[in-house]
Amino acid sequence: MESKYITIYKKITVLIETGELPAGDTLPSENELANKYDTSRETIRKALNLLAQNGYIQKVRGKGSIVLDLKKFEFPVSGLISFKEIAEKMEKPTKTIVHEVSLIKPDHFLTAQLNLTDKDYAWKVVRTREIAGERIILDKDFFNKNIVDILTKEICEQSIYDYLENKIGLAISFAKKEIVVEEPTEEDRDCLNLDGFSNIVVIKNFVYLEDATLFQYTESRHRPDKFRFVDFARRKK
Amino acid sequence: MESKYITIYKKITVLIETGELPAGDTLPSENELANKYDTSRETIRKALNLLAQNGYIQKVRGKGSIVLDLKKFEFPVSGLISFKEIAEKMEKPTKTIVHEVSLIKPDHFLTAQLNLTDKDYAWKVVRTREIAGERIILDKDFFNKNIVDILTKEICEQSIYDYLENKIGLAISFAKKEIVVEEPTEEDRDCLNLDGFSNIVVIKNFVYLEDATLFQYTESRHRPDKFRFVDFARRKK
DNA sequence: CAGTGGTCTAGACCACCGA
DNA sequence: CGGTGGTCTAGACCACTGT
Repeated sequence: MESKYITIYKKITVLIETGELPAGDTLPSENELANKYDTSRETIRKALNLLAQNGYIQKVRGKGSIVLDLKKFEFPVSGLISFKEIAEKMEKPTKTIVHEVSLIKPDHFLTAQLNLTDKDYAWKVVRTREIAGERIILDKDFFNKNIVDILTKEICEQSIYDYLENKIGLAISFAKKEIVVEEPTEEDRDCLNLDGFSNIVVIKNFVYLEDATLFQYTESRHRPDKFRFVDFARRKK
Repeated sequence: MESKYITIYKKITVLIETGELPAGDTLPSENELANKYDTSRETIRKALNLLAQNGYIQKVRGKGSIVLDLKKFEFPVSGLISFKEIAEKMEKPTKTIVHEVSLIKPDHFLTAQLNLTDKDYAWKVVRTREIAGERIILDKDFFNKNIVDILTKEICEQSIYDYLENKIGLAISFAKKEIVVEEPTEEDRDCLNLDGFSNIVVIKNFVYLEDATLFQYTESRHRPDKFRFVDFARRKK
């Protein structure tokens, strides 16, 4: 059973996305909404806070909650960028090529990143992503073998996340992302259509489970002209 | 008067940052904390949610709230990157050079970005940022003249934000940030020490006031080898 | 002034975890 | 089973906005 405030949040996002609540309008007041959805004001406030966090509305003390202009935020607000999301936005034919799925003895860098000991093993997965016939992204994933026991080429061709969350039941909780620009390696040149680009955008991703253990480190290496990242941040008070 | 849950949030961040609450430990339960700080559980929960949002703790249902390892998050969690923050992290001598402060009739691109009419004016500010003797960043700021009336070279040499927030009293609320990689323009080559780099990292920043009006558009153009961006995202449910 | 959102309370029931 | 965090309620007072 979904919580009440999530349900209300979703209902209002639909109203905003369909334009039933146009940008610039103010929402009904919290008391009115509490009446309308037959709930308490605190519950409405949880829903509105979610809307504000995700860029749907802007709350103003003494005035009300203003609906924001969604067209200005074409890309997902903060959050993870996955290959799938990019592909769906671009509406272009896409392909995933799996180059390597192997168990490795992690090197020094990796033991440090994944908090491993020198007795542990790690899965290494190398894939390229093709959009409209061009190999644009090189993904290198490393998983802690203690947490992900089995991994096959077939799984890597589909969504690994789907496998981990729905088949194995891992509870993925949060990710820290780091974006840097590097010079391409030999591997980048081999695997990607670099077309003379002399830089590569690297997204380093550290993924944590609900109990705050780190289980995955991923490098997603993008051709710079096909890369775009959008973040949406409220100012610290 | 600061709200109670903010005060409690700050107190606990201090405990975590000083190591009094070491990483891996669980916090006292919400009921215990409510007792200790002489408040209600919902108020404690607001403080804990803030801690979780900012990466201090991880809440686990049925167990408790685990203190996270702050060392893994050296950079500010999401949020704005300012030149000052970078400089302070690097502990290197820095300098800001103001090249231009002028009132302009905005072109088509800018009227669209700032939601202006063709009768409005905009401030244009061009600055370069020098770290350890190298000109690394080219900042181009555009302000809506209707909102920011007066701007001088002296102000731009200091912190513009300090001027806007504390002297003019503008209530800055949130920013949308977009990161793309472009080829350098003539201006980039003139103003920055590009040292043969053939790409430039552009952070486009759209800054909004509390009433959700857009008042500033900024392009921050970085030399790729000196650029770094960190984001911290909870997974969508 | 009345109406708005921001904070706070005391108590309730639930789902989940570990012993 | 008791303890944890997650949700929800009904009511209260406050600071701020507009008229």
